Amino acid sequence: MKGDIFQAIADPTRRAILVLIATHAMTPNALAEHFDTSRQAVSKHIKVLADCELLTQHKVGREIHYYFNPVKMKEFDHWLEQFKKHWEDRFNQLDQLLINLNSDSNEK
Amino acid sequence: MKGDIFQAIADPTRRAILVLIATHAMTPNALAEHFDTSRQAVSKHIKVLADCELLTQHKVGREIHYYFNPVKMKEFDHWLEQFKKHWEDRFNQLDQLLINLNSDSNEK
DNA sequence: TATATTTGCAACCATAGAGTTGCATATTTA
DNA sequence: TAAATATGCAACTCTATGGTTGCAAATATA
Repeated sequence: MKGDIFQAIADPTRRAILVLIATHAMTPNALAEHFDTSRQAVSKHIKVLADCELLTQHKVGREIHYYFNPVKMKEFDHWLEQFKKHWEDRFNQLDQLLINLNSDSNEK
Repeated sequence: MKGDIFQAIADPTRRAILVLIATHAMTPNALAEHFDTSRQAVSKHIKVLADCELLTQHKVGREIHYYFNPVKMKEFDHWLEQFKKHWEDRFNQLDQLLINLNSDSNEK
């Protein structure tokens, strides 16, 4: 499942990395200081995020600056859209009402 | 990481289950017919989804109907919001422009 | 009541993945 | 040029997880 954005987001450390980098671009070393794991572990997380294009890189001398790539994150939003009608429109309240009525008359 | 909604969504089979159940409530048996894995495997996926409250259950005789719970899915949308400004507002275009200018003058 | 159906739980196995350490490469600095 | 710094890659370990099979419990049906 290499390159799968859902898999990439699943890890809490990677989510924290995304939040940090979205705030402003950073190098792996600077990033690693925010966590209590090794630099290599953080680098592996960065690689996962870069593989699915959630990060873009930009080399400056011996440093590599990683940037947040919003384009890929939009895929998430797109996937979520198919569920949004379930909590946004008025039919949802009706559905929930019917479910609750059923539950009340048929408790486990 | 039991009960972690991000972890739950990470598996492609579980995402498919969510889409099916969001369309209409189903029993584990009916659900398992849509996949080429065993019923027990599907049941374990259901358990993961139910543990983090993405599904609610409703017993009817010996059958259990599983329903999609939109409330929990909203947590996702909430998490995404912190990134939305990166692709929604006009500053994003400016950021990208600056990144691209840097990249052009400093290729790897 | 005896049998079939639906489901959950437990034990087991194989693989993926997150962490570590060690090392090689590229670049900056003394 | 030699040393220090920033980074990536490879090998290894340990645990989490997705899959399987077998079985028990609850409910429906003959």
